[in-house]
Amino acid sequence: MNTHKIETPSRYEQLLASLRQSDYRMTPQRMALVRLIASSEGHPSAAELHSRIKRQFPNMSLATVYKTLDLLKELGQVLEIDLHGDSHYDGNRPQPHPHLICIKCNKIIDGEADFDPSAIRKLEHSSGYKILRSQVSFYGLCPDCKKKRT
Amino acid sequence: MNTHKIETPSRYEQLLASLRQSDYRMTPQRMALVRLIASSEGHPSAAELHSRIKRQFPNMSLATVYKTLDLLKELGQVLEIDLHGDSHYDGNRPQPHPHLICIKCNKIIDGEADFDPSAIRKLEHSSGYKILRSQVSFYGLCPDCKKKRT
DNA sequence: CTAACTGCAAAAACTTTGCACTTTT
DNA sequence: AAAAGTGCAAAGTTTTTGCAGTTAG
Repeated sequence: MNTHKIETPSRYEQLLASLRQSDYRMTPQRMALVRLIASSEGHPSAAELHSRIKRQFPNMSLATVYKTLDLLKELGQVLEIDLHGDSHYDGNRPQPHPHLICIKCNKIIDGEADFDPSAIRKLEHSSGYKILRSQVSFYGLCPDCKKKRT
Repeated sequence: MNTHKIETPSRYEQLLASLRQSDYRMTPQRMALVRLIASSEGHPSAAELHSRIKRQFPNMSLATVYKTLDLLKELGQVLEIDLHGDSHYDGNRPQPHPHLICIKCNKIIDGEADFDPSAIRKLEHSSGYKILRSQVSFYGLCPDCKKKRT
């Protein structure tokens, strides 16, 4: 499904470059968090990122995680999946794309197709809005929960 | 602001019918809330609905609003627009459709086009999920804030 | 009559904020 | 040295939950 050999480091570099370009400072905590985000497979929450990063920085606070996440959201590098105030983050595919969320077990997966950019431009046109970010979420039952529940 | 003569009985009736069909009870509070939802133009929050409904039922609690809203969401009659745990509701167009949300002034408007149902079926197929609800949100600047802010 | 619903109040959970201290640039 | 970032703790919000009393069917 993925090309493994040459790709992974590039995402980390992309994120760093994006931060640098906006003159944000590169602290060790920030770099570690960016590395973690770039290498995370699923859709971790701030708390999950925080607990993983504490292996390296035992004193790093949740607030700092949120602050860096905010920057990356602002820069369009991280998508936020907002579940009733329990947010999860996708730092690997900044292009708008759908997420599928299980309402039973909360599993989140990426939808296959990217969202059509021309549809977004069309929406901008008809509404007059300048669209900066998107969240496309579908809620339902994942294959496992579908089986178990009927 | 409202059409008074012929009203909008149809949406109200639809919502009532949906509740009845699932054997939920028709309390005066519930009926009033349903009427309010059916006649609301924008995308009110639970708190907004609550404060409006208190004109008729001064003792009605927010909890009750949430409970009825939950039923209607479950029945697929009301779409929830989740903004960092500050939810707004759309009870007039239960078909999946996009919302445009201003990150400056929080204005929410409906996107023109409904979401393509075949795209949803395709997603169900490729993911194995059973999709029950959706939230398609685009964040950005509304025309007014775009002007003011550049 | 009984199961469902209501209102109240407390609990929960995530995120944000203020501030003093530290670090990057 | 100045501006930005960090960590801690407290505050802020919305939503949920438990329960006793009330009501629809």
